[in-house]
Amino acid sequence: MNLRQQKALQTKRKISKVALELFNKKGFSNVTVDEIIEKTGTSKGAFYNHFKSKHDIFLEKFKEIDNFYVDELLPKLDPQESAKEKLKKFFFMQMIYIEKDLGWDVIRTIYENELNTERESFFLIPDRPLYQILYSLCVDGQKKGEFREDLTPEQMVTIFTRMIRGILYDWSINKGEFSLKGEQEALFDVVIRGLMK
Amino acid sequence: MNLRQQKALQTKRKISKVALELFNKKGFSNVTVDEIIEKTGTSKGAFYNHFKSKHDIFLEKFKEIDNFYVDELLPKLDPQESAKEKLKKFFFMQMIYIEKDLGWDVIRTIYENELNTERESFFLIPDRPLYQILYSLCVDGQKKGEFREDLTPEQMVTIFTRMIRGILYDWSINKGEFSLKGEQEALFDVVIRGLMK
DNA sequence: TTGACAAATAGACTATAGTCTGAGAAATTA
DNA sequence: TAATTTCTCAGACTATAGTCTATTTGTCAA
Repeated sequence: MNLRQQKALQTKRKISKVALELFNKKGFSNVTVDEIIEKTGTSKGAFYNHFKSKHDIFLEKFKEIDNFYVDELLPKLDPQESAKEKLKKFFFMQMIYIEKDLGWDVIRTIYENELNTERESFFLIPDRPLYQILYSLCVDGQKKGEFREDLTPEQMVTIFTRMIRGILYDWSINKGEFSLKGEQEALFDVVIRGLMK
Repeated sequence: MNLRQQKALQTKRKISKVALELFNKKGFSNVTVDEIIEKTGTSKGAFYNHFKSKHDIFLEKFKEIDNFYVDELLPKLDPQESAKEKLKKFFFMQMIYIEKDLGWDVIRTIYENELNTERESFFLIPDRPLYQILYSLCVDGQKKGEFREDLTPEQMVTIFTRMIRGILYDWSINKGEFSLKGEQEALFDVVIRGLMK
């Protein structure tokens, strides 16, 4: 990495850091891009060179969630356990992470942004690690004879995905006012019951 | 209703009609408020006197959905049938209505708007007819001994609500590219299975 | 070393949702 | 009917996300 790239990265990091702090303190919609560039001593040009939009800063943070799944969460699952148990734990830890580390304003912002027609959706990238993990767990469950066989693993993943979308959306409009991990568990129990043999 | 109220209502209707036509033709985000007021020969003042926001026009249309549930949909349910069957039909008809009469852009816009912190959410009004209908169907199902009894009807309604949120959100980001009624049916079958005894 | 090139940035400018103020007309009151 | 209040609307104005163009500065090849 040469000097120019280093400087650019430094600018990007500075913007990202300050912006996330501000979002955290005041909420996403109460922070303006002008404020961010003023606080970082940069400019519109710098800002939009590094980020596609104001939302985009959050998206970068949100994308880390997939690293979290792969690096932190997956290794904690015991291969010996039933698929049901693994899925349960997976979702449970996911919710704790979202509740603690991300927070409802991040989720709200991401979910809002994904509804914008203009840009392509992050949620629709088919090879997101999240989907791959869920897929392999569903296949595992079918192999072990736990899950119904009249549904394809793809269909099951879709069902789980929509379950998560539903609860996170609901959590967002409720401004994080209910326990995500508790409510998710209740919903999961119902869905998994519907998917077992 | 006096003359002034009549005129005002006329203005409101004109704005609403033209706006919805434009949204329908060009998509919500490709229509500007300036265009609407120009086409209707009105003004910003008139527009924002009648609607809280550009989104709000859609919300009015969307609120009709609850009338639809009560007036059109509910009477078609045979009280003799099982609660499961009634719920299934209810959701089925709901999806057809949404798919045909509202369309994904309306849903997308509503769902996006509901994520705005500023205004109070329509989804969170606890006595929406939709929730009341679902509630009574869940109570019915428990009375008839079809459904689990370790969950309260409220909890079941919440689960159904999140199921719907999940699939409609997903449908929106997919720009209406999958069959709502088909996919909803598949999801419902899983969820109801998890709720039955 | 120098000149061409490309990347990064500054900041003016644009587009557009939404606010604010005032004016005129209708309703209400005396 | 005259005075007063209130509702509806017009349109100028504001706030803010995002675009565009010019400038600077580092890079690289000859």
